[in-house]
Amino acid sequence: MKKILIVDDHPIFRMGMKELLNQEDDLTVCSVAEDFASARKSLSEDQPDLAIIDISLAEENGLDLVKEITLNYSGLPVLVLSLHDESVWAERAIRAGARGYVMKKEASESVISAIRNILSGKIHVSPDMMAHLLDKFQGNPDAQGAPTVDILTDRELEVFRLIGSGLSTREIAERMKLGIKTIGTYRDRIKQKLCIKSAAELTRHAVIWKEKEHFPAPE
Amino acid sequence: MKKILIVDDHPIFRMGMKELLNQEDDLTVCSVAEDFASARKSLSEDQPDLAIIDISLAEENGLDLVKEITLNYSGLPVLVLSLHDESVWAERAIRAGARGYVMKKEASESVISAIRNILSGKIHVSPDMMAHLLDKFQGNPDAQGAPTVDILTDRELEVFRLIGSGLSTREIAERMKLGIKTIGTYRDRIKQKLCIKSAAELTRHAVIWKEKEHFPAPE
DNA sequence: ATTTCCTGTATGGAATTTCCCTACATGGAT
DNA sequence: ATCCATGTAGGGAAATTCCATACAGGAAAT
Repeated sequence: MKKILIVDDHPIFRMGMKELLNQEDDLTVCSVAEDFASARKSLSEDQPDLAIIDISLAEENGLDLVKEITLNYSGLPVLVLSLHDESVWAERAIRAGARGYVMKKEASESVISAIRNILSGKIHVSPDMMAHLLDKFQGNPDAQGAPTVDILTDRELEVFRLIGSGLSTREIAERMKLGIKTIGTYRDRIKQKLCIKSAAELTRHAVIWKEKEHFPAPE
Repeated sequence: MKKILIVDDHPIFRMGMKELLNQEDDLTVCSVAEDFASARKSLSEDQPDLAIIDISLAEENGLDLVKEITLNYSGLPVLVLSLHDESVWAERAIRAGARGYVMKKEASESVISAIRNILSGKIHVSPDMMAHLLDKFQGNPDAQGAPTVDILTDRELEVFRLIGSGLSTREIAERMKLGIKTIGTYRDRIKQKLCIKSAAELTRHAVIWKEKEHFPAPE
């Protein structure tokens, strides 16, 4: 009988999750927490076999909890849940030490199978994300520590930054006194390096990155 | 015994909600749906006394369902649930005909009391929102003249949101089942309303806005 | 009642951009 | 000597942007 800790700040979701897990014969929810404080308490008191953590907690950053757990309770596997799109967070979650990532909107079965995978020692992410991570691994073997951008050359980064501040290709070309075609090439290369497929997404990544630079987030 | 229909695309949340409502003596969940199609089916077959709708459905826009219901099943009250901040969506929900709005992260009791309020004929929103709505109603239509997003129509906002998540015009068209040209028109209008000049900037604004919505301040 | 405005939907067509490929010079690294 | 990363740029087809226009249905105002 595996004991499970749930950390999530949505009461109704917690209820659903508890219900779901208790329906399984070999799983039991030993405790639920809605913040760090009570999560820590359960960790030491109930000694769960697995922690399920929502990384978008109200006041706290769930990733920090993941890091804390993998640091202080190494051996305790963590499954992270999130409302948000895998493409943005899964990678960070895994890097923070989580053993799996599933989006909240996935089917109940996915959650269960993620749990079983993790309990049996595997890492669980969606096939797409798996492919993406492997890709990244292979494309830039040392990129493992580089969230993104470190693999860009100076000029590429410059272009990336300007994209992030909302400039069009033409404006960037003017600003940098280069041909539009050249900026096009940089955009192509950035997309390739960052595994981005469309211009829209490129802009999105650039904007997010730039915002983060300005508001140094708890990383 | 009041019969309730739940429309939500998060399986686990559905489970939690069902559990929550079934714990009440006088409420019963007569059906759950994850999309328009099955919602429509339940509406005609099960004749619920209240519909609880998540407005951020996967492929469809929950507001449309609200509108549809208030049009075709007037008399059937709708409570809308949403992940997102009341200040942006509650007003739209009410205008679409919903009788109440609650955020998913609220306590279970809030949901229950919203339901009871609505079943007894009242409209249920948070006190803050109530004040705001009354204010607006009473004559400051554009009083707080927000520089952003409040001046967008529902559809425009929907497009804006999707732009913010990095989708291209084509992808948005597919998602919303509209022509590419139509999305083009919305983009034009959004740009005009928000005084944005280029596509690149439009994307930037949308991304920033969306990040703010989805990861509220303390991040 | 009627006009006017707003919203949702859509089209046309010219101007740009994107996207994918190729090319080439340089300066390090092997 | 050779290979590869970097900075720069062109071609060309496909897609998007940008601007103008259109029309129906509803709401609001007259």
